[in-house]
Amino acid sequence: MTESNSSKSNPANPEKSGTTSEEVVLHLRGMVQRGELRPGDRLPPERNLAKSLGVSRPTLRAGIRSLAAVGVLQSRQGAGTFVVGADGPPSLDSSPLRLMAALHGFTTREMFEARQSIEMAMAGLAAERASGDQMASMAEELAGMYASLDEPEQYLVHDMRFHQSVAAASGNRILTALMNMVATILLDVRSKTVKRAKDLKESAEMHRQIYRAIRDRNPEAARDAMRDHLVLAQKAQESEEPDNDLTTRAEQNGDDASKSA
Amino acid sequence: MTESNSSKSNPANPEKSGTTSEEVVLHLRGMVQRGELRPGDRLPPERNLAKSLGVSRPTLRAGIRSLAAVGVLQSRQGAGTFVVGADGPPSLDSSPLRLMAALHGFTTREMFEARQSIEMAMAGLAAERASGDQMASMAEELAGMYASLDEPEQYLVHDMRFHQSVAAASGNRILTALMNMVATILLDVRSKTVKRAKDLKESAEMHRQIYRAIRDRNPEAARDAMRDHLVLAQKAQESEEPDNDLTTRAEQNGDDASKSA
DNA sequence: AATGAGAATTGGTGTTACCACTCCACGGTT
DNA sequence: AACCGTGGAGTGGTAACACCAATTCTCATT
Repeated sequence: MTESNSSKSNPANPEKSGTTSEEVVLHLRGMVQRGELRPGDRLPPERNLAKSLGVSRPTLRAGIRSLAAVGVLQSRQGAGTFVVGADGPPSLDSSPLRLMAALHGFTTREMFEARQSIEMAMAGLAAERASGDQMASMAEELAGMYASLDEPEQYLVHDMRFHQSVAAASGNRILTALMNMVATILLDVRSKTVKRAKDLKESAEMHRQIYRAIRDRNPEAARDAMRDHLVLAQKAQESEEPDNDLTTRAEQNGDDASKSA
Repeated sequence: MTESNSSKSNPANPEKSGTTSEEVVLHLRGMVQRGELRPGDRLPPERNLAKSLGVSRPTLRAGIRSLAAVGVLQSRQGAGTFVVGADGPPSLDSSPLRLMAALHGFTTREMFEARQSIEMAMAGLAAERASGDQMASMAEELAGMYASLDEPEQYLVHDMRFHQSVAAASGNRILTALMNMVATILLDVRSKTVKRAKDLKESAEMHRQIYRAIRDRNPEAARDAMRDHLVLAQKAQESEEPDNDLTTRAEQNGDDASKSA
């Protein structure tokens, strides 16, 4: 059933659900889910793969692009197409959520609330499960925050990494991925907010409370501390930028890949 | 190429950042976020749009496909390409999460836990905010559940819609979308689980407790009831299918569009 | 043996052509 | 006059070919 000649009807698959390129997507997804393609692997060249699947190269490329758009594949000109996902913490592309926010007019209030809900849950889980290394990672970032109270940008980095550490300690990579999705969008807004030193001190203190609660294996306290922290962060945010719509927010996101702690 | 001449109508962007098709994606995203394209709108025909953007049709199609893959656009042969998102409840495509689950070997335990965390938060919010209509919607589905105790498939529909109603009552569409993402994946597994009538009765009772807690404006009780419900659901699931990996789970998902209640 | 130039490989884009499907209007029938 | 069938025009879907750009590898030169 390669090409077999008559390019007209597709002999092999008459009842194919959708368009040919969709079929390609399903095929590739199947290869990934079946384990034939492992993270980091390189796909066969487009020309070969197209022939082996019995489709044209543009069609194959359409399928590849669909999977690339959702972050499963990544193509590099001259090098090849690779399966991603091996290296860093699992992370879903935030573009879909961002677009949906624009389409439906989501407010930053909802964003904060979503983030708050997820991070509270993760803080509680982290308090139950965090390993020694994970505790150390959190403490390290906490120290970094205190060490950069006069350097807002640097502080923000440690802030984010602290939350990443908590997420990792929660032991739930799905919640972690979802949190990253939401947090990435909020970051665009927050990065413009130049905090005052006093706020940073206050923020660091709240993070410290979160850490202590987790260290003490107290889920409820961890949840409360995380809630207080995010509520305060939201208030600080809102005071600087009263209107919030997310609809007309221009963004220039480079999908980052911050190393995990 | 358009670089060394044709100053025709290339209003787009000379500052090449990435590949041309990426630029197309950015342009279209910008149009959506800027509000020039509203949900339900039809994009200009590919041939026209390609010309107006100064790119070839395959390149334009690549960009469109990227946005279609993340659920922002939808193309219908013979009809056109449309901006989605108008009709039903906001929902993110679950394919990315599904693929990531396969790549990273996520367990159903994590899935259940993620769902539990999100739904508990939403139950709490719903208890605080649910409107009369939303209460009625929940009650309606609850009645439907009791009415179909001997019809597992029908019961499952009402079950899902009940959770949808709770999500809607939470007033947070982002959490709703995230929950749908996770729930869709779990559904594949759950749909195969044929429950016994006794389980259904028990399940309906738990849903009723959730409803009562929300109706009584008791967030803590709502959260607890939701937690108990999902914990039980998870146990029931695990008892039927002890091994869980999600990695080699074959699925045949048609991205559905269930009408909201 | 190390290094740089060139060839081979591979993805990215443009062009053209044709097919399949959908929508809408026109014309005929009832 | 209302209804239904049929056609055409428009639109996305696929294919084939050619060429460009970036990467990678090979091999000859130093």
